[in-house]
Amino acid sequence: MHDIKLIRDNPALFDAGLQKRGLAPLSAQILDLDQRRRAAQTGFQEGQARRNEASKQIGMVKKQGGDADALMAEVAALKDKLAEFEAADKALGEELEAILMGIPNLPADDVPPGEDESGNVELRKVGTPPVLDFTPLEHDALGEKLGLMDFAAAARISGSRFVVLKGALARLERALGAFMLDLQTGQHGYTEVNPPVLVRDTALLGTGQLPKFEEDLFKTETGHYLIPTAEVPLTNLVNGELLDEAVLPLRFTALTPCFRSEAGSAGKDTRGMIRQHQFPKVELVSIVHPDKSDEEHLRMTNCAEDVLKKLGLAYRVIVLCTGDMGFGARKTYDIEVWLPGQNTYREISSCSNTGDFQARRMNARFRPKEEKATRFLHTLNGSGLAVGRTLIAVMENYQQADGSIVVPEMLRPYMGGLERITANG
RNA sequence: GGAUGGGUGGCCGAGUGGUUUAAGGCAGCGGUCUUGAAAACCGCCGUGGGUGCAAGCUCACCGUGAGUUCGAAUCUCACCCCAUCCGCCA
Repeated sequence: MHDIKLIRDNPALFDAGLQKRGLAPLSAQILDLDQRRRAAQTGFQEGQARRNEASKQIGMVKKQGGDADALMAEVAALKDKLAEFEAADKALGEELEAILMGIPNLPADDVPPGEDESGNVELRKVGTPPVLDFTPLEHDALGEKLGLMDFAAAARISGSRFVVLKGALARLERALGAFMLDLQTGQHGYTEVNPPVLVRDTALLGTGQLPKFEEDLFKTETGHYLIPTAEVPLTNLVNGELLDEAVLPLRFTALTPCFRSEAGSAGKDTRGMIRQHQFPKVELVSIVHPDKSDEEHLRMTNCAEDVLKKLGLAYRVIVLCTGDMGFGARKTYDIEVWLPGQNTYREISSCSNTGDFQARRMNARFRPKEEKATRFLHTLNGSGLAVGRTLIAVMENYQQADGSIVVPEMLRPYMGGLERITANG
């Protein structure tokens, strides 16, 4: 949500930000609404002031047994006018709020301009893709050949975009989740959280998935939504709070299943485990002082990268251009892992700084030391990492000519010492 | 699913129609005292909007929304949320 004061003070800057996002200017419409609403509000408040004053006098006159008819008539006459102002104030206020809630965050100054993903900029490549002396398979072919990945059974049970993992592959996924959590909590200072995966609409409004992207979500008959990412419950841990500055920064991590309807992505990644309705993910969320969010953004990205380094997977880091960023982000780094089977880099993490955008929507503030006014917090979120896609990456990068998969060093303690996954293992 | 009790500032909590300008306490901030600290004492201290260079002035906010009334934290209705008990259940 945007600060109406900033739009008032600098409408041109606001529109320029929208333009970077490929959106038409809105400041004129917003400021017109804002001005009309404030006029209604002022009229309403002036009327109330007079009414309260008269009411006070009526009370005093009556107490002394006098005649308050003239005053009561004045208040009665004021009433219609008051109701009109109030209705206008409310209607205009709601209209304004609806518009503001639907506008995405503005890009940070240093975000490269661009219309779509072709405008993204690669920052660095890390690690070396494995040199294989055979034609590598994609993860789904590998998994089915091993007899440990069953898309047909998943389809019978749940339909398309689901998978059943078995045996060593099921365990490998569990191992990856545990390894990532241990790393983020043990070495990077994140606090492990086990949050609800069913949430209210207010939580999704706070992080920005609602009201615009309801079609991407699964909704229950009770009115709850399944979380599309643990960013939602983790960030909302501070909704409505007024924190002491001394508790900052807060760093949370959680391993949860994530649920996405994938509406609008028909025909995209239909095969394999790349794009599922349900997938596990380790999420990182930081709640920080506004002066520290840029620094925290780099730190968080490093925390995500560290998982890939420790697993010996090659990857690259890109910064998303203005046209490719998500709704709530002011700047986003994507991490893409090398997949030999697909012979390309694929997204495995996305780390965003939302500035105070979500904090405003959630009303999450802190009290700065020795300052009277409260301020909105800054929130950041990133995957550390998407566990399902990491499983794919491990399979494709550690595959052998015979179709077996070598278990990366770091994961062996989580696999009971297993060094290699073989057929039906 | 059934029953009951609740929702007041950062936190606790008083307040059943009109000097409420939401008491009091805790926490916090400033000060006195002290070698220093603690204690004690004194003072300040909710959020948001409008207006104004500012000081200030003013309005709203007691879960949300409607209503009654000249006047609502207080009375009425609906809804939301929380808690406890019973039932069912992992």
